[in-house]
This record gives sequence, structure tokens and C-alpha cells, in this order.
Amino acid sequence: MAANGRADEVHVEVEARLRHLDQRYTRGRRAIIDLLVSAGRPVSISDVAEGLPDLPLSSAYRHLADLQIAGLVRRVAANDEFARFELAEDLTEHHHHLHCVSCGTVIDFTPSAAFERNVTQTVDKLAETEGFQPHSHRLDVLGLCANCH
Amino acid sequence: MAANGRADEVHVEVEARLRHLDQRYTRGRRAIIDLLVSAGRPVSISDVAEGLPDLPLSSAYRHLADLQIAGLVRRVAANDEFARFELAEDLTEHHHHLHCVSCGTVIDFTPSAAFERNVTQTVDKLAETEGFQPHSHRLDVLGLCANCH
DNA sequence: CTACTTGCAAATGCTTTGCAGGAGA
DNA sequence: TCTCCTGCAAAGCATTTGCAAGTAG
Repeated sequence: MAANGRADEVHVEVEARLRHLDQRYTRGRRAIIDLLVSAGRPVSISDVAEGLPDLPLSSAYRHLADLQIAGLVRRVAANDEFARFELAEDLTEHHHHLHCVSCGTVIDFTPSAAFERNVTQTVDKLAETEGFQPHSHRLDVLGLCANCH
Repeated sequence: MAANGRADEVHVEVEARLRHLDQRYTRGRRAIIDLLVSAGRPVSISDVAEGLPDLPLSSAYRHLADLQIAGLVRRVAANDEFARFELAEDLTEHHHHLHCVSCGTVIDFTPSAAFERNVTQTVDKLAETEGFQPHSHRLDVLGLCANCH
């Protein structure tokens, strides 16, 4: 199954990057990464608690913080006030999010390259007129997911 | 100055909408709305505390919550974990945000109508293929503001 | 062995709420 | 004068951290 292949590649990359920071790729960290890979969308802390019931919450928070610092995980601002996390785009691909305003679920989606080009161009141009130096962008679509309508 | 004219219109609208919910447009609520109008960009709770030092924080939170329920104020998910608030788009116009990753400031910007049309079309189409019913979208640009580079 | 990790429990800090007094209409 | 609003202090709750024991290399 493709997901396993993907997970393996990710593990290799994560381990290398942690090593570079004199950090170890331990069981707990690996479990978090596995969860993020298999979820394929941003997960909340309660998703982690549910998926990894033996991992103490404090460790989950610490792992996620460490992985963020290492640039391997990204915090996603959802519409509710709960933190969500996903693999950094280096480990996946550029994508955006659909946020269900009813149940809070966040789903990944990847628009066409042409659309992305248009967004990037517009962003670069507009941002320059504001004296703003853009690094990246994110597009969130709010609405109701398939389960909620 | 245009801002005063705007503020007046906004006050009238806010008062009417609160009335409709049997709520009063009191000094504290008015102060919050004034702050949001004059800021012209999303403000954090600490911005409120700074701008309205005599307003107790609990009242600020309560006013913002009430105004949100009334559909007059919108909570903005920033990149940091601090809640920010802005006037709802009914009271302003559709726009997006530039987020400074260095100082956290959020700046409004309005892209061209053509661009918006493209975004809306793409969002509608893509979202449908996911069984997702889109209501609205937001585009955040991350980077460095003029003060931070 | 030495440095990084982890668990637990306690602490932190933003946000919310109960309640009694205050104010708008 | 009835209902909504406000302040204060206390509570809630997601998240963080100190510290001592565990473990990778």
C-alpha cells in the first residue's frame, strides 16, 4: 500500500533532520509522525489522545513542539480554538484546507497548478504594494463537510 | 474624515442589530466597535486592553462574544495562538489578511474582483468534488511586514 | 557514561462564569 | 421597574514546565 511507502520515506527524513539537531527519533515521536501520515489531514490534540491512548498528553505536546521547531510539523489555525497539527509541506505537498464549521474537521485539498500560479502571482503583486514580503500563503475554505449536510 | 463617517454608519447598523436581539448598545460595546473601526485590521485582546485600559478584560471578552453571536464581529485565526477580532464582512467588505510572522501584526488587503472571482469559482468546483459545501473562504499571506524587514 | 527523553504532577495563563450591584428604556 | 449589562473574583481548561527516573548511543 502506498501509505506505507510514504510513511517509510517520511520516517527516514524525520530521523535525519532530528539527528542533525542532536535529537533522537524515539518511539513516541515516531508514533506521532505515523499518526500524522496516516491521518492525511490536520489532527487535533484530542485526535492524538484518541489515536495514541498510551502517550501522555504532556509528551504529545512536547513532541509536537519539538517537531515544529525542527520544521517537520506545522501548527494549523482552525476555526475553533483547538490547535491542530500536520506534517510540514517539505514532507508532503503544498495544499489547502476545507474547514467544516459544524464538526470542526479539517480536510486537505490540492488545487490545480494553474490556480496556484494565479494565487502566487496575485499574492506577490499585492503584497509588494503593501511593503509586505510574502513567504507563503494559505487558503481556507469554510463550509459543511459531507457528513454535516 | 472618512473614518468618522464610516464609524457612524457602523454604529447605526450595530445598534439596530443588537436591538433586534433585545440587546443594548452600551458604552463598553460602543468602545469595542470604535476600536475595531479605527484599527482597520484584526485586533487581539491585548490590543483591546491597551486601547481601552478602563474596560475590564472580562467585559471585553463578553462584548466580543456577544457581538460575534450577533454576527457583527468575527474571530480571526492568526498564526500565533492569540485570538483576534474584526468587524464582520457585512459591516466592511470582503478582504483577506497579511500576517507578519515576525511581530504577529495582521494587515487587511483586498484583491481585485477578477481574482476573487477566480478564487470563488475554483473553491466552488473543488469543494464540490469533495462533497463539501463551501460558505466562504479566507486567504492568508504569511511573511514579513514593512516594519520587520 | 553523558545527553536527550519521558511521565507525573504542579503550575501557567488565557478565557469563561457566578453573582450582586448598576444602568438602559 | 423589569431586563439587560458590568465588575470582581473565582473557576475552567488547554497547554507548559520542573524534576527525577529512563533510555539511546
